[in-house]
Amino acid sequence: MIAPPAEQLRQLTLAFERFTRRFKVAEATAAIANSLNALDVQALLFIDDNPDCKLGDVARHLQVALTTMSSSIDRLVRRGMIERHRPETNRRSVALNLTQGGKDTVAGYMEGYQDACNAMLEPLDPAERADFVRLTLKIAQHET
Amino acid sequence: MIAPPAEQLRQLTLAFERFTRRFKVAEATAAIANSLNALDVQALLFIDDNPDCKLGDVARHLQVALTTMSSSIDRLVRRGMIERHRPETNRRSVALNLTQGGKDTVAGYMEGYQDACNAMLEPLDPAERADFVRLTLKIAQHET
DNA sequence: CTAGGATAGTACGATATTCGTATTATTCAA
DNA sequence: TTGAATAATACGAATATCGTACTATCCTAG
Repeated sequence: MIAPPAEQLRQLTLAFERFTRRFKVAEATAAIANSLNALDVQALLFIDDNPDCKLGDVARHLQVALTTMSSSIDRLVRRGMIERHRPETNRRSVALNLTQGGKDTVAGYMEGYQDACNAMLEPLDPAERADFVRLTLKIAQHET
Repeated sequence: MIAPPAEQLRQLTLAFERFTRRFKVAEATAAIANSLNALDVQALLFIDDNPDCKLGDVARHLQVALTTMSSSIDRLVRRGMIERHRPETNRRSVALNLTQGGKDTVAGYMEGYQDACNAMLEPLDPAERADFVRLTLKIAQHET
């Protein structure tokens, strides 16, 4: 791969730093509304993306101690947002899935994200929007 | 403004949800390396972006209680990353600025962001990269 | 086929963080 | 010039995070 020009990269970095900061604030607001903390929300979104994942997977992905994740999952179970169950294939682990309530909550977050994305598209004309979405998808689908 | 097609918006939302999750994880990793917590890092980035801002500005932007921000700023001052000073124009408030150490820390984060951005550009060819950066800047510069 | 080690998660207590209330200092305005 | 409004801090209660110790399950070498 040919490295992109340094200036291009610098500008992109600044822009994305702002984007993520905005998304994060939007997320924090929504978290407060649902009286969930930031970690719990991230866990919820990861489980939505990875059904039947194990507790350790979430902990590793979110870079927190296993015990911290265990507490987080406790809270989410207590709030009726996710379900634990022991898979027969490996009864040491717990598989995690969203309940309907959890799905509804995720949908609420996604709506917030959607509003933010909509605002992003605003300054672009229709052709530019199509381009931007196409390139974004190309990046997103290129799994790391 | 004409609303973008629903499907376009949905796809963009999913892609950006993943982006921000990745950035957040990268940030958490860097935060742990500097033994700072998530809030402190966000505060640092905001102050970098808004020199001489007031403590209340940061609290409002990051949607946390004023006392929480006060604690966060305490920690950052103790770690020698920012400086408080009372502006003569309004001696109730405190103006916040990064020290050299704080600037270095921010630069470290930006480097992490830059790596993540670089990885994003990887699946695109040079023409697409130029397009993507151009459109991203157009969005970022359209201040909300 | 079973004993020892490895893996997956939980219980519990220590430390740190967040937040609400009360307080101090400063500014504004009637 | 006094009272209300603004800006931040002090302090204590509630909560979150994390490390250590523990339980349960799985794997594998003898």
